[in-house]
Amino acid sequence: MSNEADTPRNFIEEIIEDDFKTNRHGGKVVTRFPPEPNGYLHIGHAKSICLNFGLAEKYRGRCHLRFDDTNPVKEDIEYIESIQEDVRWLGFDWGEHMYYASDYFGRLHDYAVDLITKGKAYVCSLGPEETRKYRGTLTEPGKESPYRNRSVEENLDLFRRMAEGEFQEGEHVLRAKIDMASGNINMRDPVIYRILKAEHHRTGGKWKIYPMYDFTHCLSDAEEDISHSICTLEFENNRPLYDWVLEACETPNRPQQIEFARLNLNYTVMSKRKLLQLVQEKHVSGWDDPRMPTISGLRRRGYSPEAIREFCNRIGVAKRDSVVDYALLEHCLREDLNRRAPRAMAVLRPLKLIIENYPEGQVEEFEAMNNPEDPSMGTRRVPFSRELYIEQDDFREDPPKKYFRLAPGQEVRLRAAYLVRCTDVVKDSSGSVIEVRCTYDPDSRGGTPADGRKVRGTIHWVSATHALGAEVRLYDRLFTVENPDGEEGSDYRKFLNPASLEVVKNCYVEPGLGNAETGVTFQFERLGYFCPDSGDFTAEHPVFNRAVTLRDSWSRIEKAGE
RNA sequence: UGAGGAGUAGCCAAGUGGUACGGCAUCGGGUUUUGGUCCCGACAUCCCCAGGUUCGAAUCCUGGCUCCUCAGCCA
Repeated sequence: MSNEADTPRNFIEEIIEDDFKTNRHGGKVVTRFPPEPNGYLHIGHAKSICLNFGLAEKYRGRCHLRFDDTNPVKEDIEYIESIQEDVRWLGFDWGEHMYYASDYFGRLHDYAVDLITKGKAYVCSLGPEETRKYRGTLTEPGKESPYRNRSVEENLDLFRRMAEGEFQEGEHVLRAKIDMASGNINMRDPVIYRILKAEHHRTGGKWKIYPMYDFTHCLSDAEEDISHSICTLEFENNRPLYDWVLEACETPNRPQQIEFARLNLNYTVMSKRKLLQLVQEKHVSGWDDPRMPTISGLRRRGYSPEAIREFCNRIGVAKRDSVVDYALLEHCLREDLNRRAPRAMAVLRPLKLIIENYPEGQVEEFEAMNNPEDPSMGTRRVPFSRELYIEQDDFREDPPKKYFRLAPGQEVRLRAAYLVRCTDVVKDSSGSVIEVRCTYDPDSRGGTPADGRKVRGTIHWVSATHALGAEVRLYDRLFTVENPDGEEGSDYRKFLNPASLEVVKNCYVEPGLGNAETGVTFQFERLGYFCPDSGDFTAEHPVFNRAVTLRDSWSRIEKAGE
């Protein structure tokens, strides 16, 4: 348990604590997580969720969940549901504080009318093309719209008729009257309302005009009495507009926008557009495909909320653009699961092993630890018999140096069972080994030889007659390069990893795994962490997904030896 | 060529004028009935560069350089 006083504060916490000193927001912290319901949440959102809810928790404030639903043509109820599920699954609770920007459409409309009345907004009748031309460029100032100086009465009348649906989309917009010569393009009379004759998933056909983000977000924050409105770096340029709107509308409180660097992870893509494209073009099975960096994908993959939260804590919060190594995410998963995952034995690529001196038909049960890291998790009984399956990788007819597993004449421990020595092999017509013959040491019950001799290798196994057949899906990174959308002019889909999914059908798992529950991730000893697939697992046809492998130093040694 | 940001190890990230925390990755070694875990050790004479101030600079000043964001009636 680390002491809060000695852990370094990130820059946002410093701002908050400074605000406490000056009583800037009445000593309160109210944050919000404001997704647009136009896609599934991903690990980048998890960073924001952990930040916002975490701050509220740390400073005893509250955090709202708010759907930023101002663009009905892109949004959908499906996303609203998945977002709530994902936030909850991550372990956060917004209590009573769930809101929709669309709840404020009425208030927003009033504010717009107020701005018009004050001469701070006007109806502009330039088309989209014209508007763009008048806006100027990054280096040249814009030109004022010919409609900029319409009278308050005319603006009021036009805006009312826009709202009543009298005009077509694109005919008019409402613009804030700021400064067409500003170096910040956002300040060049930004559009704050546009005509959209779309059915809204919450307000139905009531509105023919919808407010834009820059007008909506700050005012929604003010409505909810948000103190610190935390968003990502690309909104830095929007902050002057955020402040301008609040000032112009004379809201009673002034939330402050703070920007931080969004999460980037190597070997994946994070933009909603690209994730949607992967789904629509069937490069993956859906938003919750275990290879997706979505929360639902990670969940189906076998990730725990704890691991994701720990990851978010470790990556830090700063303003520097950064790309976090995928290995850190995997590390956080292994760390959590090592502590908590029940162990089990599973053989992915079976090789039959027959114990010649073990009585035919005899069955013993061995006590195996459910988790050596946590004895309180108890033990389970695993059946053992004369015919077993072991991993093909755990036998070499011609073993390299320092190979501690099975080979002709070599002895290994069968985990939690007996010591066996290989006496012979059986090959098929093509010369591959299809069966390994062994003898066992009856005085090594449980794996400890009576004479105390040392045996370096321990391998996992299942009893051939008792094991359950299973399908196992081995997942690897979705892309073959660190930065799939890095190269200019080249399509990220070119770097899709063709080996990101390997389905292994003829696996055997210990019998107890037949009634595994979804949501629990197991450690298959010596292999990795696996969870029952939430979509396809049944007791009759068990399907497991590999979340992550165990660290494997042997593969390194072997590689180095080549 | 405008405006706004950012540069500390392979990747994150502390550091706020007193001599570079921590994590991941990597590389050694030990323990081990998982080649897992765990434990021990190594890993920036240097903080984008160049000047300057100072007894002392990653921190202050000046001048450069590089990278990111913005020209949706998206968010």
